[in-house]
Formats: sequence, C-alpha cells, structure tokens
Amino acid sequence: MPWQLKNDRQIWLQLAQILTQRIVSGQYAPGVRMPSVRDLAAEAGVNPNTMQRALVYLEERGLVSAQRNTGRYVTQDAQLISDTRHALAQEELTLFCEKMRLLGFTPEETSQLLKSKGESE
Amino acid sequence: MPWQLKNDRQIWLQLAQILTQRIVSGQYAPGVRMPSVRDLAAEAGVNPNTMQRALVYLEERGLVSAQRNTGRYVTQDAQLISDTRHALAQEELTLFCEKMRLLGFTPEETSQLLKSKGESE
DNA sequence: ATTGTTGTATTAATATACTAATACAATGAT
DNA sequence: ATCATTGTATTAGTATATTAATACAACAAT
Repeated sequence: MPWQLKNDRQIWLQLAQILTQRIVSGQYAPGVRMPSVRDLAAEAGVNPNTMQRALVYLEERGLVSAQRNTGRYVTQDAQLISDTRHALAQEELTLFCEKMRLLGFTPEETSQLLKSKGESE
Repeated sequence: MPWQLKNDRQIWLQLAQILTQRIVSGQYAPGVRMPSVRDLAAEAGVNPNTMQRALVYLEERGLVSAQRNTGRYVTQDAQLISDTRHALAQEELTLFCEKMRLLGFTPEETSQLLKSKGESE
C-alpha cells in the first residue's frame, strides 16, 4: 500500500488521514503494535518529525496509544474505531454532496451519477 | 455567497475552485464581465496577488479571458463550460468513491448511504 | 486633458511547513 | 552489563505561501 502524498495539502494531515484509514478499514487491527515512527517515516519518505505529528493527531483522538518505550499500539476500543469510521464517512458524504451542489447538480442527479459509476465497474 | 476559505489548502487553489464553481453553475454567466481583481480580492479578504494567481489559473483553462484594460470576461464557449462541469463532477465522484473504499465501504454501501442522505433532507 | 480603473509585474517582508540533525530517558534483547 | 530501539523533544535551516507595497501601460469617463 503506497503512501501517495500530494503537495497541495499539509503532509502530516495526509499522513494522519492515511493512518486513520488503515485503522478503520482493519489494515491495522485493534490492539496490534504499529511500526515505529522512524520506520513509518522511512516507508512514507518523510521526516520522522512529520510522521510523529500525524501520530500525535491520532493519539489525541484515541485511535492509538504510545507505550513510551515499547512502541505504539492501535486502540482495542472497537466501538471507537467503528464510530470514527462512520463519522468520517458521513463527513466525506457531506463534503461530496456540497461540492456537487456547487457544481450545479441536484441530489438526485448526484445519486444517479454515483450509481452509474458503480455499475460501470 | 461567502468565500469560505480554510487554511489547510493553498488559498489560491481554493479561490480558483470557487471561481470555477461559480462559472460552471451559471452564477457567472457566459460572456459577462467579472468583478476586477481588486474587487474580488477585497470581497474574499485576500491579497490581490493571490486572487490574480487564481484567475490566471482559470485563464489557462480558457474559462475566462482578460481584455487587458477593460476587465475580465467569462468565456462564451458554453461547450467548454459544460465539459468542465462534467469533468469536475467525474473527478469529485472518483475521489469520493476512493475515499469511501479506503474507509472500507463497498460501492453498494456508498451508493446506499448517499441515497439515504438525499431522502433525509 | 485629466483622472480613475483595468490587468499585470516586481520586490521585499513575514509566516508557516518541512526537513535535518541531534539528544535523552526508558526498555528489551543479547 | 551492553547495545539497539522506542517515543519524545529541541534547535536550526530551507523552501514555500501569502501579504504588502508599489509601479506601469492602456483605456474609459469626465
């Protein structure tokens, strides 16, 4: 799974988003130990400080916790993970609908476009 | 219509996006004269240079053209506007689907969520 | 003819993001 | 006991984004 970073948004925000996606999608399972900050940074091709910032962000949301000298672990709180997953989905949904509205598409048209796209794959 | 700017993305990119939305949604009709760079900048609360950069971006895409000393005008090419509108919609659609996929939602689930959202409003 | 407005260009200053290079204390492995 | 690895913190340097302050040439309006 590549770290596809763009330069149109702050790197640490993109890192935090990717890490969150990996947790809520189960790629990083509840309770498991995550790679070290340095390893993650090397893998993503960024400075450890930048990766650290992303991890702190996740920590503030309770998605990971750092055992000071043994490593960092994904939360075991399945409910929190599930809640986060659905909250993020709702957020994306709302943003997407708003953008489509600003482009002049009605909710019905938007829904139809999405359906068409799904069927064409 | 407010200029709701966040600080998580480059300002001129956000300005360009908003201006484009206003054109493809018909808020700035084909052929009409746009407010001056300075007026747009003042309205959006940004520096004229930043607004200028956004306008150049639109100009590179043919959506507006600058008559050197009389002002700037929206293109009269209705086809280009329509094409741009649909291209942007497809882009948003693709990005949205990809994000939902990364959150662990199938296309069917995503489609269903969107439909539910539309019906609940 | 003068004045104001247009788009455009230039230069400097400031704020921020990211990288770089360390350092430290605590722990597990050897 | 020694050593490598852990998260964390600090400081400096560099690149970029944005603002700020102008300036200019061309045209419209007066």
